[in-house]
Amino acid sequence: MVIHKEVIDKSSVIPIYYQLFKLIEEQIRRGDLKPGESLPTEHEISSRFEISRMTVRRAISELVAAGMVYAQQGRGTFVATPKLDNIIFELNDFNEEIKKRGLNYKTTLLEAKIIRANTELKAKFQVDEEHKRFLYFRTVLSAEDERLSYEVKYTIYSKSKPILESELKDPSLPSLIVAHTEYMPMSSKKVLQVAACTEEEAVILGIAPNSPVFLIEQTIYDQDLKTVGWSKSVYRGDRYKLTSYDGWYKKD
Amino acid sequence: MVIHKEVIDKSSVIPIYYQLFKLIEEQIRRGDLKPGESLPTEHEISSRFEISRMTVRRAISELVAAGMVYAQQGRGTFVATPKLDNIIFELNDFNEEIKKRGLNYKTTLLEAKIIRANTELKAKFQVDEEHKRFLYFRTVLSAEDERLSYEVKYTIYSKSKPILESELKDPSLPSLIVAHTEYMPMSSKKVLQVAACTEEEAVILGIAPNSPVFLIEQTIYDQDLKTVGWSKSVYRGDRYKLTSYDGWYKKD
DNA sequence: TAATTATAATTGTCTATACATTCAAACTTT
DNA sequence: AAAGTTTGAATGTATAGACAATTATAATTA
Repeated sequence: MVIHKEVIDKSSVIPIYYQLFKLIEEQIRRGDLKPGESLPTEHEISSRFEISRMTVRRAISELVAAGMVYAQQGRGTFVATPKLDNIIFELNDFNEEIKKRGLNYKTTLLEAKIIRANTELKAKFQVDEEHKRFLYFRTVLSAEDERLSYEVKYTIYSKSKPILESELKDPSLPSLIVAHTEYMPMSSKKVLQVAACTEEEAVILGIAPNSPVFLIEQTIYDQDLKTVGWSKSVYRGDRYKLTSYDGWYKKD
Repeated sequence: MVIHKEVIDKSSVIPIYYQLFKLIEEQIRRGDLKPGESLPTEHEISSRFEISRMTVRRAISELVAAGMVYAQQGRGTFVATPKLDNIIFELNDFNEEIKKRGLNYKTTLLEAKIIRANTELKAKFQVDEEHKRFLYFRTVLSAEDERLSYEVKYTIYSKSKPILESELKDPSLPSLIVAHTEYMPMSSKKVLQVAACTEEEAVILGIAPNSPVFLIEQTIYDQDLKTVGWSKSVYRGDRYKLTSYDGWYKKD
Protein backbone atom coordinates (compact mmCIF):
# COMPACT_ATOMS: atom_id res chain seq x y z
CA MET A 1 0.00 0.00 0.00
CA VAL A 2 1.54 3.22 -1.18
CA ILE A 3 0.41 6.08 0.95
CA HIS A 4 2.00 9.46 0.82
CA LYS A 5 2.16 11.33 4.03
CA GLU A 6 1.34 14.67 2.48
CA VAL A 7 -2.21 13.69 1.61
CA ILE A 8 -3.38 14.01 5.20
CA ASP A 9 -3.73 17.54 6.41
CA LYS A 10 -3.91 17.67 10.17
CA SER A 11 -4.86 21.33 10.25
CA SER A 12 -7.77 20.87 7.85
CA VAL A 13 -11.37 21.29 8.99
CA ILE A 14 -12.02 17.88 7.50
CA PRO A 15 -11.56 15.30 10.25
CA ILE A 16 -8.43 13.24 10.04
CA TYR A 17 -10.30 9.95 10.35
CA TYR A 18 -12.41 10.95 7.36
CA GLN A 19 -9.41 11.92 5.26
CA LEU A 20 -7.86 8.57 6.03
CA PHE A 21 -11.10 6.75 5.28
CA LYS A 22 -11.33 8.44 1.90
CA LEU A 23 -7.69 7.76 1.23
CA ILE A 24 -7.97 4.04 1.80
CA GLU A 25 -11.29 3.85 -0.01
CA GLU A 26 -9.66 5.46 -3.02
CA GLN A 27 -6.81 2.96 -2.96
CA ILE A 28 -9.27 0.10 -2.94
CA ARG A 29 -11.33 1.52 -5.77
CA ARG A 30 -8.26 2.19 -7.86
CA GLY A 31 -7.12 -1.37 -7.31
CA ASP A 32 -3.91 -0.41 -5.51
CA LEU A 33 -5.26 -2.47 -2.67
CA LYS A 34 -6.67 -5.67 -4.08
CA PRO A 35 -9.26 -7.98 -2.53
CA GLY A 36 -7.67 -10.24 0.05
CA GLU A 37 -4.68 -7.97 0.52
CA SER A 38 -4.04 -6.80 4.01
CA LEU A 39 -4.01 -3.20 5.09
CA PRO A 40 -0.99 -1.94 7.00
CA THR A 41 -1.46 -2.57 10.69
CA GLU A 42 -3.16 0.06 12.76
CA HIS A 43 0.11 0.72 14.53
CA GLU A 44 1.91 1.18 11.23
CA ILE A 45 -0.64 3.60 9.78
CA SER A 46 -0.70 5.39 13.09
CA SER A 47 3.03 5.96 13.19
CA ARG A 48 3.38 6.62 9.48
CA PHE A 49 0.91 9.49 9.57
CA GLU A 50 1.73 10.47 13.13
CA ILE A 51 -1.85 10.18 14.25
CA SER A 52 -3.21 8.20 17.14
CA ARG A 53 -4.26 4.60 16.79
CA MET A 54 -7.82 5.43 17.87
CA THR A 55 -8.14 7.78 14.93
CA VAL A 56 -6.92 5.08 12.59
CA ARG A 57 -9.45 2.71 14.14
CA ARG A 58 -12.22 5.20 13.54
CA ALA A 59 -11.35 5.35 9.84
CA ILE A 60 -11.12 1.59 9.56
CA SER A 61 -14.38 1.01 11.37
CA GLU A 62 -16.09 3.21 8.78
CA LEU A 63 -14.57 1.03 6.06
CA VAL A 64 -15.81 -2.06 7.87
CA ALA A 65 -19.27 -0.56 8.12
CA ALA A 66 -19.18 0.15 4.40
CA GLY A 67 -18.26 -3.48 3.82
CA MET A 68 -15.04 -2.67 2.00
CA VAL A 69 -12.72 -4.29 4.50
CA TYR A 70 -12.98 -6.75 7.33
CA ALA A 71 -10.88 -7.04 10.44
CA GLN A 72 -9.75 -10.19 12.19
CA GLN A 73 -8.45 -9.99 15.68
CA GLY A 74 -4.92 -11.33 15.85
CA ARG A 75 -4.48 -11.41 12.08
CA GLY A 76 -5.07 -8.05 10.53
CA THR A 77 -7.43 -6.08 8.36
CA PHE A 78 -8.15 -7.19 4.81
CA VAL A 79 -9.78 -5.84 1.70
CA ALA A 80 -13.08 -7.59 1.09
CA THR A 81 -13.77 -9.23 -2.24
CA PRO A 82 -16.34 -7.51 -4.41
CA LYS A 83 -19.53 -9.47 -4.27
CA LEU A 84 -22.24 -9.00 -6.82
CA ASP A 85 -25.11 -11.41 -6.57
CA ASN A 86 -26.32 -12.74 -9.83
CA ILE A 87 -29.59 -14.02 -8.49
CA ILE A 88 -30.81 -10.59 -8.00
CA PHE A 89 -33.07 -8.58 -5.78
CA GLU A 90 -33.12 -11.36 -3.28
CA LEU A 91 -35.83 -12.97 -5.34
CA ASN A 92 -35.19 -15.95 -3.18
CA ASP A 93 -38.33 -16.71 -1.30
CA PHE A 94 -38.69 -19.67 -3.58
CA ASN A 95 -34.99 -20.38 -3.95
CA GLU A 96 -34.59 -20.47 -0.18
CA GLU A 97 -37.45 -22.89 0.07
CA ILE A 98 -35.82 -25.15 -2.47
CA LYS A 99 -32.53 -25.18 -0.61
CA LYS A 100 -34.18 -25.74 2.74
CA ARG A 101 -36.01 -28.77 1.45
CA GLY A 102 -32.92 -30.02 -0.30
CA LEU A 103 -34.67 -30.19 -3.63
CA ASN A 104 -32.96 -30.79 -6.91
CA TYR A 105 -31.76 -27.46 -8.14
CA LYS A 106 -29.90 -27.06 -11.40
CA THR A 107 -28.82 -24.71 -14.12
CA THR A 108 -29.12 -25.92 -17.69
CA LEU A 109 -27.14 -24.34 -20.47
CA LEU A 110 -29.24 -23.75 -23.54
CA GLU A 111 -26.64 -21.97 -25.58
CA ALA A 112 -23.14 -20.50 -25.24
CA LYS A 113 -21.30 -18.81 -28.03
CA ILE A 114 -19.06 -16.00 -29.11
CA ILE A 115 -20.86 -13.42 -31.19
CA ARG A 116 -19.97 -10.23 -33.00
CA ALA A 117 -21.14 -6.86 -31.81
CA ASN A 118 -24.51 -5.84 -33.15
CA THR A 119 -26.12 -2.44 -32.85
CA GLU A 120 -27.88 -3.26 -29.60
CA LEU A 121 -24.74 -4.55 -27.91
CA LYS A 122 -22.62 -1.69 -29.16
CA ALA A 123 -25.11 0.71 -27.62
CA LYS A 124 -25.34 -1.14 -24.34
CA PHE A 125 -21.62 -1.50 -23.88
CA GLN A 126 -20.75 1.88 -25.35
CA VAL A 127 -18.33 0.50 -27.88
CA ASP A 128 -18.14 1.30 -31.56
CA GLU A 129 -15.57 -1.12 -32.88
CA GLU A 130 -17.21 -3.28 -35.44
CA HIS A 131 -14.97 -6.26 -34.77
CA LYS A 132 -15.68 -6.44 -31.03
CA ARG A 133 -16.72 -9.86 -29.83
CA PHE A 134 -19.05 -10.78 -27.00
CA LEU A 135 -19.79 -13.84 -24.93
CA TYR A 136 -23.39 -14.92 -25.07
CA PHE A 137 -25.08 -17.34 -22.67
CA ARG A 138 -28.62 -18.62 -22.38
CA THR A 139 -29.50 -20.64 -19.30
CA VAL A 140 -32.51 -22.06 -17.55
CA LEU A 141 -32.83 -22.57 -13.84
CA SER A 142 -34.99 -25.45 -12.71
CA ALA A 143 -35.92 -27.36 -9.59
CA GLU A 144 -37.36 -30.86 -9.55
CA ASP A 145 -37.71 -30.70 -13.31
CA GLU A 146 -39.85 -27.60 -13.14
CA ARG A 147 -38.40 -24.68 -15.02
CA LEU A 148 -38.32 -21.53 -12.96
CA SER A 149 -36.35 -18.83 -14.68
CA TYR A 150 -34.65 -18.06 -17.94
CA GLU A 151 -31.59 -15.89 -18.29
CA VAL A 152 -29.60 -14.29 -21.10
CA LYS A 153 -26.13 -12.94 -20.37
CA TYR A 154 -23.63 -10.88 -22.32
CA THR A 155 -20.11 -9.82 -21.62
CA ILE A 156 -17.14 -8.61 -23.60
CA TYR A 157 -14.87 -11.34 -24.98
CA SER A 158 -11.47 -9.77 -25.35
CA LYS A 159 -8.94 -12.24 -24.03
CA SER A 160 -9.69 -14.97 -26.58
CA LYS A 161 -9.34 -17.51 -23.80
CA PRO A 162 -11.25 -20.76 -24.25
CA ILE A 163 -14.43 -21.20 -22.28
CA LEU A 164 -13.92 -23.68 -19.49
CA GLU A 165 -16.08 -26.64 -18.67
CA SER A 166 -16.81 -25.19 -15.24
CA GLU A 167 -18.00 -21.96 -16.78
CA LEU A 168 -20.50 -23.83 -18.89
CA LYS A 169 -21.90 -25.56 -15.86
CA ASP A 170 -23.08 -22.50 -13.99
CA PRO A 171 -21.86 -19.34 -15.67
CA SER A 172 -21.89 -16.43 -13.25
CA LEU A 173 -21.64 -13.09 -14.93
CA PRO A 174 -19.13 -11.51 -12.54
CA SER A 175 -16.78 -14.48 -12.82
CA LEU A 176 -17.11 -14.53 -16.60
CA ILE A 177 -16.13 -10.88 -16.64
CA VAL A 178 -13.07 -11.55 -14.53
CA ALA A 179 -12.05 -14.48 -16.70
CA HIS A 180 -12.65 -13.05 -20.16
CA THR A 181 -12.17 -9.30 -19.93
CA GLU A 182 -9.57 -6.95 -18.48
CA TYR A 183 -12.24 -5.35 -16.34
CA MET A 184 -13.08 -5.81 -12.70
CA PRO A 185 -16.78 -5.88 -11.79
CA MET A 186 -17.36 -3.31 -9.09
CA SER A 187 -21.00 -2.31 -8.95
CA SER A 188 -24.27 -3.18 -10.55
CA LYS A 189 -27.63 -1.74 -11.37
CA LYS A 190 -30.70 -3.91 -11.37
CA VAL A 191 -34.05 -2.98 -12.74
CA LEU A 192 -37.06 -5.09 -11.89
CA GLN A 193 -40.20 -4.89 -13.94
CA VAL A 194 -43.32 -6.93 -14.45
CA ALA A 195 -44.25 -8.11 -17.88
CA ALA A 196 -46.41 -10.52 -19.79
CA CYS A 197 -44.11 -13.22 -21.05
CA THR A 198 -43.47 -13.71 -24.73
CA GLU A 199 -44.31 -16.81 -26.75
CA GLU A 200 -40.68 -17.91 -26.69
CA GLU A 201 -40.33 -17.44 -22.96
CA ALA A 202 -43.62 -19.23 -22.37
CA VAL A 203 -42.38 -22.28 -24.26
CA ILE A 204 -39.05 -22.30 -22.43
CA LEU A 205 -40.63 -21.98 -19.01
CA GLY A 206 -43.61 -24.17 -19.75
CA ILE A 207 -46.24 -21.60 -18.86
CA ALA A 208 -49.08 -19.94 -20.75
CA PRO A 209 -48.17 -17.08 -23.06
CA ASN A 210 -48.78 -13.65 -21.54
CA SER A 211 -48.46 -15.01 -18.03
CA PRO A 212 -47.20 -12.33 -15.64
CA VAL A 213 -43.46 -12.65 -14.96
CA PHE A 214 -40.70 -10.80 -13.17
CA LEU A 215 -38.23 -9.30 -15.57
CA ILE A 216 -34.87 -8.31 -14.19
CA GLU A 217 -32.19 -6.53 -16.14
CA GLN A 218 -28.79 -6.30 -14.57
CA THR A 219 -25.96 -4.12 -15.75
CA ILE A 220 -22.52 -4.62 -14.29
CA TYR A 221 -19.97 -1.84 -14.18
CA ASP A 222 -16.29 -1.52 -13.43
CA GLN A 223 -14.86 1.18 -11.21
CA ASP A 224 -15.19 3.81 -13.94
CA LEU A 225 -18.84 2.91 -14.46
CA LYS A 226 -18.04 1.34 -17.79
CA THR A 227 -20.57 -1.34 -18.66
CA VAL A 228 -18.83 -4.71 -18.58
CA GLY A 229 -21.73 -7.11 -18.35
CA TRP A 230 -25.44 -7.27 -18.99
CA SER A 231 -28.14 -9.82 -18.30
CA LYS A 232 -31.85 -10.22 -18.57
CA SER A 233 -33.76 -12.73 -16.50
CA VAL A 234 -37.34 -13.86 -16.62
CA TYR A 235 -38.83 -15.38 -13.47
CA ARG A 236 -42.14 -17.20 -13.35
CA GLY A 237 -44.63 -14.99 -11.55
CA ASP A 238 -46.39 -17.94 -9.95
CA ARG A 239 -43.18 -19.26 -8.41
CA TYR A 240 -41.37 -16.22 -7.12
CA LYS A 241 -42.10 -13.50 -4.67
CA LEU A 242 -40.03 -10.89 -2.97
CA THR A 243 -40.27 -10.46 0.78
CA SER A 244 -38.72 -7.69 2.79
CA TYR A 245 -38.78 -7.06 6.48
CA ASP A 246 -38.08 -3.56 7.52
CA GLY A 247 -38.93 -0.82 9.84
CA TRP A 248 -37.86 -0.27 13.36
CA TYR A 249 -36.34 3.09 13.53
CA LYS A 250 -35.08 5.56 11.04
CA LYS A 251 -33.90 9.07 11.45
CA ASP A 252 -36.37 11.77 10.40
CA MET B 1 -35.10 7.26 31.27
CA VAL B 2 -34.99 4.79 34.07
CA ILE B 3 -31.73 2.91 34.09
CA HIS B 4 -30.63 0.77 36.95
CA LYS B 5 -26.97 0.68 37.59
CA GLU B 6 -26.86 -2.99 38.38
CA VAL B 7 -27.67 -4.05 34.84
CA ILE B 8 -24.16 -3.28 33.61
CA ASP B 9 -21.55 -5.78 34.63
CA LYS B 10 -18.09 -4.35 34.24
CA SER B 11 -16.40 -7.67 34.87
CA SER B 12 -18.43 -9.50 32.24
CA VAL B 13 -16.83 -10.81 29.09
CA ILE B 14 -19.54 -8.95 27.18
CA PRO B 15 -18.16 -5.52 26.28
CA ILE B 16 -19.56 -2.66 28.30
CA TYR B 17 -20.47 -0.65 25.21
CA TYR B 18 -22.50 -3.59 23.96
CA GLN B 19 -24.32 -4.05 27.27
CA LEU B 20 -25.20 -0.36 27.22
CA PHE B 21 -26.27 -0.55 23.58
CA LYS B 22 -28.60 -3.44 24.35
CA LEU B 23 -29.89 -1.69 27.43
CA ILE B 24 -30.91 1.46 25.59
CA GLU B 25 -32.24 -0.51 22.64
CA GLU B 26 -34.47 -2.43 25.03
CA GLN B 27 -35.78 0.78 26.57
CA ILE B 28 -36.68 2.09 23.15
CA ARG B 29 -38.42 -1.10 22.10
CA ARG B 30 -40.38 -1.25 25.33
CA GLY B 31 -41.47 2.32 24.85
CA ASP B 32 -39.81 3.58 28.01
CA LEU B 33 -37.94 5.91 25.71
CA LYS B 34 -40.39 7.34 23.22
CA PRO B 35 -39.67 8.80 19.79
CA GLY B 36 -38.46 12.37 20.06
CA GLU B 37 -37.41 11.96 23.67
CA SER B 38 -33.83 12.75 24.47
CA LEU B 39 -31.36 10.31 25.93
CA PRO B 40 -29.44 11.35 29.01
CA THR B 41 -26.32 13.23 28.02
CA GLU B 42 -23.17 11.28 27.41
CA HIS B 43 -21.68 12.85 30.48
CA GLU B 44 -24.64 11.82 32.60
CA ILE B 45 -24.64 8.21 31.41
CA SER B 46 -20.90 8.13 31.82
CA SER B 47 -21.00 9.24 35.44
CA ARG B 48 -24.11 7.26 36.32
CA PHE B 49 -22.55 3.96 35.28
CA GLU B 50 -19.04 5.03 36.14
CA ILE B 51 -17.75 4.26 32.68
CA SER B 52 -15.82 6.52 30.39
CA ARG B 53 -17.52 8.85 27.98
CA MET B 54 -15.80 7.21 25.01
CA THR B 55 -17.43 3.92 25.92
CA VAL B 56 -20.81 5.62 26.09
CA ARG B 57 -20.13 7.16 22.69
CA ARG B 58 -19.32 3.75 21.26
CA ALA B 59 -22.71 2.45 22.43
CA ILE B 60 -24.54 5.46 21.09
CA SER B 61 -22.79 5.34 17.75
CA GLU B 62 -24.04 1.79 17.33
CA LEU B 63 -27.56 3.01 18.01
CA VAL B 64 -27.08 5.77 15.46
CA ALA B 65 -25.84 3.25 12.92
CA ALA B 66 -28.92 1.15 13.62
CA GLY B 67 -31.07 4.19 12.99
CA MET B 68 -32.74 4.05 16.36
CA VAL B 69 -31.32 7.29 17.58
CA TYR B 70 -29.85 10.46 16.12
CA ALA B 71 -27.40 12.90 17.64
CA GLN B 72 -27.27 16.64 17.20
CA GLN B 73 -24.17 18.49 18.16
CA GLY B 74 -24.91 21.10 20.75
CA ARG B 75 -28.41 19.72 21.47
CA GLY B 76 -28.34 16.12 22.48
CA THR B 77 -29.24 12.63 21.35
CA PHE B 78 -32.83 11.74 20.53
CA VAL B 79 -34.89 8.65 19.87
CA ALA B 80 -35.82 8.46 16.19
CA THR B 81 -39.44 8.12 15.19
CA PRO B 82 -40.43 4.77 13.78
CA LYS B 83 -40.67 5.11 10.06
CA LEU B 84 -42.51 2.60 7.99
CA ASP B 85 -42.90 3.64 4.42
CA ASN B 86 -46.30 3.11 2.99
CA ILE B 87 -45.20 3.38 -0.59
CA ILE B 88 -43.33 0.23 -0.35
CA PHE B 89 -40.29 -1.48 -1.75
CA GLU B 90 -39.06 1.81 -3.06
CA LEU B 91 -41.32 1.29 -6.01
CA ASN B 92 -40.58 4.89 -6.71
CA ASP B 93 -38.76 5.10 -9.95
CA PHE B 94 -41.93 6.52 -11.34
CA ASN B 95 -42.94 8.41 -8.23
CA GLU B 96 -39.54 10.09 -8.13
CA GLU B 97 -39.93 11.10 -11.72
CA ILE B 98 -43.28 12.64 -10.97
CA LYS B 99 -41.94 14.65 -8.07
CA LYS B 100 -38.89 15.78 -10.03
CA ARG B 101 -41.04 17.11 -12.83
CA GLY B 102 -43.43 18.68 -10.41
CA LEU B 103 -46.37 16.86 -11.87
CA ASN B 104 -49.81 16.73 -10.36
CA TYR B 105 -49.79 13.95 -7.85
CA LYS B 106 -52.79 13.08 -5.76
CA THR B 107 -54.51 10.47 -3.66
CA THR B 108 -58.21 9.98 -4.18
CA LEU B 109 -60.35 8.35 -1.56
CA LEU B 110 -62.74 5.84 -3.02
CA GLU B 111 -64.21 4.57 0.21
CA ALA B 112 -63.65 4.87 3.96
CA LYS B 113 -65.76 3.10 6.52
CA ILE B 114 -65.88 1.21 9.76
CA ILE B 115 -66.65 -2.45 9.27
CA ARG B 116 -67.19 -5.47 11.49
CA ALA B 117 -64.73 -8.29 11.66
CA ASN B 118 -65.26 -10.97 9.04
CA THR B 119 -63.54 -14.31 8.91
CA GLU B 120 -60.70 -13.07 6.74
CA LEU B 121 -59.92 -10.13 8.98
CA LYS B 122 -60.16 -12.18 12.15
CA ALA B 123 -57.62 -14.57 10.72
CA LYS B 124 -55.28 -11.86 9.51
CA PHE B 125 -55.34 -9.94 12.77
CA GLN B 126 -55.50 -13.00 15.00
CA VAL B 127 -58.58 -11.85 16.87
CA ASP B 128 -61.67 -13.87 17.62
CA GLU B 129 -64.03 -11.32 19.13
CA GLU B 130 -67.08 -11.14 16.94
CA HIS B 131 -67.77 -7.51 17.73
CA LYS B 132 -64.33 -6.21 16.77
CA ARG B 133 -64.41 -3.30 14.40
CA PHE B 134 -61.95 -2.35 11.69
CA LEU B 135 -61.13 0.71 9.65
CA TYR B 136 -61.33 0.15 5.93
CA PHE B 137 -59.88 2.44 3.27
CA ARG B 138 -59.79 2.24 -0.49
CA THR B 139 -57.65 4.78 -2.32
CA VAL B 140 -56.29 5.48 -5.76
CA LEU B 141 -53.04 7.23 -6.51
CA SER B 142 -52.89 9.24 -9.69
CA ALA B 143 -50.65 11.66 -11.52
CA GLU B 144 -51.78 14.03 -14.23
CA ASP B 145 -55.19 12.35 -14.22
CA GLU B 146 -53.66 8.98 -14.96
CA ARG B 147 -54.40 6.36 -12.37
CA LEU B 148 -51.31 4.55 -11.20
CA SER B 149 -52.06 2.40 -8.22
CA TYR B 150 -54.93 1.15 -6.13
CA GLU B 151 -54.71 0.38 -2.43
CA VAL B 152 -56.86 -1.25 0.22
CA LYS B 153 -56.01 -0.74 3.89
CA TYR B 154 -57.25 -2.26 7.12
CA THR B 155 -56.52 -1.51 10.70
CA ILE B 156 -58.16 -2.12 14.04
CA TYR B 157 -60.69 0.52 15.16
CA SER B 158 -60.73 0.38 18.91
CA LYS B 159 -60.68 3.95 20.19
CA SER B 160 -63.99 5.00 18.61
CA LYS B 161 -62.43 8.30 17.73
CA PRO B 162 -63.88 10.13 14.74
CA ILE B 163 -61.93 9.99 11.50
CA LEU B 164 -60.35 13.35 10.80
CA GLU B 165 -60.53 15.29 7.56
CA SER B 166 -56.75 15.08 7.22
CA GLU B 167 -56.85 11.32 7.53
CA LEU B 168 -59.30 11.11 4.65
CA LYS B 169 -57.03 13.16 2.45
CA ASP B 170 -54.02 10.89 2.48
CA PRO B 171 -54.48 8.08 4.94
CA SER B 172 -51.15 6.55 5.91
CA LEU B 173 -51.47 3.20 7.56
CA PRO B 174 -48.90 3.75 10.34
CA SER B 175 -50.48 7.05 11.32
CA LEU B 176 -53.97 5.53 11.25
CA ILE B 177 -52.72 2.84 13.59
CA VAL B 178 -51.28 5.39 15.99
CA ALA B 179 -54.50 7.40 15.91
CA HIS B 180 -57.09 4.65 16.19
CA THR B 181 -55.50 1.79 18.09
CA GLU B 182 -53.50 1.40 21.28
CA TYR B 183 -50.69 -0.18 19.32
CA MET B 184 -47.43 1.27 18.12
CA PRO B 185 -46.29 0.26 14.64
CA MET B 186 -42.77 -1.07 14.93
CA SER B 187 -41.94 -3.24 11.98
CA SER B 188 -43.46 -4.42 8.76
CA LYS B 189 -43.32 -7.23 6.30
CA LYS B 190 -43.85 -6.61 2.63
CA VAL B 191 -44.44 -9.21 0.01
CA LEU B 192 -44.15 -8.27 -3.62
CA GLN B 193 -45.65 -10.45 -6.31
CA VAL B 194 -46.59 -10.15 -9.93
CA ALA B 195 -50.12 -10.86 -11.00
CA ALA B 196 -52.55 -10.44 -13.81
CA CYS B 197 -54.99 -7.78 -12.68
CA THR B 198 -58.62 -8.57 -12.04
CA GLU B 199 -61.58 -7.09 -13.88
CA GLU B 200 -62.31 -4.74 -11.00
CA GLU B 201 -58.72 -3.53 -10.74
CA ALA B 202 -58.55 -3.08 -14.51
CA VAL B 203 -61.57 -0.80 -14.44
CA ILE B 204 -60.25 1.23 -11.53
CA LEU B 205 -56.81 1.68 -13.08
CA GLY B 206 -58.03 2.09 -16.62
CA ILE B 207 -55.98 -0.76 -18.07
CA ALA B 208 -56.79 -3.97 -19.89
CA PRO B 209 -57.91 -6.93 -17.80
CA ASN B 210 -55.11 -9.44 -17.09
CA SER B 211 -52.45 -6.80 -17.57
CA PRO B 212 -49.36 -7.59 -15.51
CA VAL B 213 -49.23 -5.62 -12.26
CA PHE B 214 -47.15 -5.40 -9.12
CA LEU B 215 -49.03 -6.64 -6.11
CA ILE B 216 -47.72 -5.64 -2.72
CA GLU B 217 -49.10 -6.84 0.56
CA GLN B 218 -47.88 -5.11 3.66
CA THR B 219 -48.43 -6.30 7.20
CA ILE B 220 -47.60 -3.97 10.05
CA TYR B 221 -46.66 -5.28 13.48
CA ASP B 222 -46.20 -3.83 16.93
CA GLN B 223 -43.25 -4.70 19.15
CA ASP B 224 -44.75 -8.07 20.07
CA LEU B 225 -45.23 -8.93 16.39
CA LYS B 226 -48.97 -8.59 16.76
CA THR B 227 -50.56 -7.64 13.43
CA VAL B 228 -51.92 -4.12 13.69
CA GLY B 229 -52.35 -3.14 10.07
CA TRP B 230 -52.64 -4.69 6.65
CA SER B 231 -52.73 -3.34 3.14
CA LYS B 232 -52.78 -4.56 -0.41
CA SER B 233 -51.65 -2.40 -3.30
CA VAL B 234 -51.85 -2.90 -7.02
CA TYR B 235 -49.38 -0.98 -9.17
CA ARG B 236 -49.63 -0.69 -12.95
CA GLY B 237 -46.89 -2.80 -14.46
CA ASP B 238 -46.35 -0.38 -17.33
CA ARG B 239 -45.76 2.54 -15.01
CA TYR B 240 -43.58 1.22 -12.24
CA LYS B 241 -40.22 -0.36 -11.99
CA LEU B 242 -37.86 -1.08 -9.17
CA THR B 243 -34.24 -0.05 -9.44
CA SER B 244 -31.50 -1.00 -7.07
CA TYR B 245 -27.88 -0.08 -7.12
CA ASP B 246 -25.65 -2.31 -5.15
CA GLY B 247 -22.39 -4.03 -5.04
CA TRP B 248 -19.09 -2.53 -4.18
CA TYR B 249 -17.74 -4.59 -1.42
CA LYS B 250 -19.17 -7.10 0.93
CA LYS B 251 -17.48 -9.26 3.47
CA ASP B 252 -17.12 -12.93 2.54
C1' DT C 1 8.58 -36.24 14.53
C1' DA C 2 4.60 -34.64 16.89
C1' DA C 3 2.52 -32.30 20.39
C1' DT C 4 2.76 -28.68 23.58
C1' DT C 5 4.08 -24.30 25.23
C1' DA C 6 5.83 -19.74 25.10
C1' DT C 7 6.19 -15.39 22.38
C1' DA C 8 5.17 -11.70 19.49
C1' DA C 9 2.03 -9.33 16.63
C1' DT C 10 -2.50 -7.58 15.78
C1' DT C 11 -7.03 -6.14 16.65
C1' DG C 12 -10.58 -5.21 20.57
C1' DT C 13 -11.95 -2.69 24.65
C1' DC C 14 -11.57 0.93 27.93
C1' DT C 15 -9.94 5.00 30.37
C1' DA C 16 -8.91 9.93 31.22
C1' DT C 17 -8.24 14.09 29.21
C1' DA C 18 -8.16 18.07 26.07
C1' DC C 19 -9.97 21.03 22.93
C1' DA C 20 -13.32 22.09 18.89
C1' DT C 21 -17.88 22.88 17.15
C1' DT C 22 -22.58 23.71 17.46
C1' DC C 23 -26.76 25.07 19.64
C1' DA C 24 -29.81 27.38 22.76
C1' DA C 25 -30.67 30.32 26.25
C1' DA C 26 -29.37 34.20 29.02
C1' DC C 27 -27.60 38.61 28.88
C1' DT C 28 -26.35 43.14 26.97
C1' DT C 29 -26.70 46.74 23.94
C1' DT C 30 -29.01 49.60 20.73
C1' DA D 1 -38.65 45.63 21.67
C1' DA D 2 -35.18 44.03 18.62
C1' DA D 3 -30.72 42.84 17.59
C1' DG D 4 -26.43 41.36 18.76
C1' DT D 5 -23.16 39.09 22.28
C1' DT D 6 -21.74 36.14 25.72
C1' DT D 7 -21.92 31.94 28.06
C1' DG D 8 -22.79 27.19 29.20
C1' DA D 9 -23.90 22.70 27.74
C1' DA D 10 -23.96 19.22 24.52
C1' DT D 11 -21.82 16.38 20.95
C1' DG D 12 -17.49 15.85 17.76
C1' DT D 13 -12.61 14.94 17.20
C1' DA D 14 -8.18 13.58 18.76
C1' DT D 15 -4.49 11.89 21.86
C1' DA D 16 -1.68 8.52 24.68
C1' DG D 17 -1.69 4.72 27.04
C1' DA D 18 -3.13 0.28 29.27
C1' DC D 19 -4.64 -4.26 29.11
C1' DA D 20 -7.51 -8.20 26.89
C1' DA D 21 -8.34 -11.58 23.26
C1' DT D 22 -6.94 -13.87 19.31
C1' DT D 23 -3.87 -15.61 15.93
C1' DA D 24 0.29 -17.25 13.89
C1' DT D 25 4.86 -18.36 14.57
C1' DA D 26 8.79 -19.89 17.08
C1' DA D 27 10.66 -22.55 20.70
C1' DT D 28 10.41 -26.36 23.67
C1' DT D 29 9.28 -30.83 25.17
C1' DA D 30 7.73 -35.62 24.91
